[in-house]
Amino acid sequence: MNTHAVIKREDGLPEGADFTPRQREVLAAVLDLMVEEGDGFSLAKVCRRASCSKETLYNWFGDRDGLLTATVQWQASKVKMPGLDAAGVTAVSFRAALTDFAISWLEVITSDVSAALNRLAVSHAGAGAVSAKGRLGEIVLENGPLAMRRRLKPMLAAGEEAGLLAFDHCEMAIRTFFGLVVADWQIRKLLGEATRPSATG
Amino acid sequence: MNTHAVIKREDGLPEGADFTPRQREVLAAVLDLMVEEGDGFSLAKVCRRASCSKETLYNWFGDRDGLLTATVQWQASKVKMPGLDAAGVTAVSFRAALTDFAISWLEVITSDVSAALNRLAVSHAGAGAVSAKGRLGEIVLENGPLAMRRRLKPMLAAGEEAGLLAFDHCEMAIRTFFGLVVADWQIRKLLGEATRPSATG
DNA sequence: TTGACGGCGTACCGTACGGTACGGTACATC
DNA sequence: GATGTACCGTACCGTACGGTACGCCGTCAA
Repeated sequence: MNTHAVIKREDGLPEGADFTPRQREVLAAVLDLMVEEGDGFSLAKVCRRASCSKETLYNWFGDRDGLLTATVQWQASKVKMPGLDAAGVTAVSFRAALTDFAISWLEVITSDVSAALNRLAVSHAGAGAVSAKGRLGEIVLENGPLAMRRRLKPMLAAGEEAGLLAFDHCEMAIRTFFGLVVADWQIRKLLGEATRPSATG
Repeated sequence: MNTHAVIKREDGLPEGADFTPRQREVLAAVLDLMVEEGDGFSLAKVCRRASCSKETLYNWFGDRDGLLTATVQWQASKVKMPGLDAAGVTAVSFRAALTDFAISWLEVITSDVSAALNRLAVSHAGAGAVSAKGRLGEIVLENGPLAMRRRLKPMLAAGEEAGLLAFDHCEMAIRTFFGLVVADWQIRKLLGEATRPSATG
């Protein structure tokens, strides 16, 4: 049995996906509640929605934070970014790959679940400097901007190698790409604005 | 007397700056606590730090949310963005004005107080769809991205009029500017990353 | 059949915190 | 000097929620 499955993992952050189906049901309930009412939902509600007992929750995830962490890890492990590894790089295919990537990313980033997760992580990142809560921010950071970097870097490199792109520092190019794509959509979404991007440029 | 000074204001959002010095002391304490431990600080702590009584707090601000709202409004009213109204627009002065603006903005956005405020607003924006908490998100939104738009718009217009800039839609230009300047700095700061921008490009 | 076990439901406990009440003090106004 | 006002400090109350304990039931293996 994987009691405290998440808590034990002290090494690399992600891939916390080894949950039983029943556990995943519970995590799904948590995710729903998180979307509906942000942080501040009670364990009682989780139990009612998932038809499980508090004791089970406690056995599986340790405590509230453990449950939150597990949920975030689980959701993070689900988000498989479009793995467009630019193989045959022509000018047109490269452009297409980049725009596809941008659109997918923007859709994910402005979704309700993403917003809920980011809200959670953000609020916990500000609670007590060295607190253990920071984990959540770390995880989301790892599976958000940093994951994007990992996906994007080889694409940009391929583009440069094919003479379609020129930049001094890859990091700067990535940041520019991020800025042009995401702009202020994400922060506005997080702050509660309803509008979402439509006609991209 | 301005009891419930903030609560009564049902009209336009900002300019909630009519606080007595003593009240400002209290709000400053709240702000400090907000930076130190995010949301979740107790009224008791506020009282201890500001040497005031809970009853006074209640008389002045109505309830906890009122106190939070007042704090956010007060801080927002303090942030006077660099009002660089581009008067004599040469290519070099225009560029300088833009970069100055960008740097100031970036500094504000990645400061600890800004982060704390944004964290607060973000987490409250996700609590209950139509809840009254959304006010905080609204206020920060109004004094963050939207304030930037209002400042930036005339600058860009002046640049266009002087033939230094070309764009189809001003909104798009603003968004692009925001993206290039802020990139992912803000979200990473909110998620708890320590690094701050240095050599801007 | 019986026993162990995993898990559900419910009841319970301790605590933390928002909100209230009240006595005491300084100061202003008459 | 008496009266009112504004505020501090502290004690208090009610509630909500995290965490715990326990009884009950289904499943499965011996």
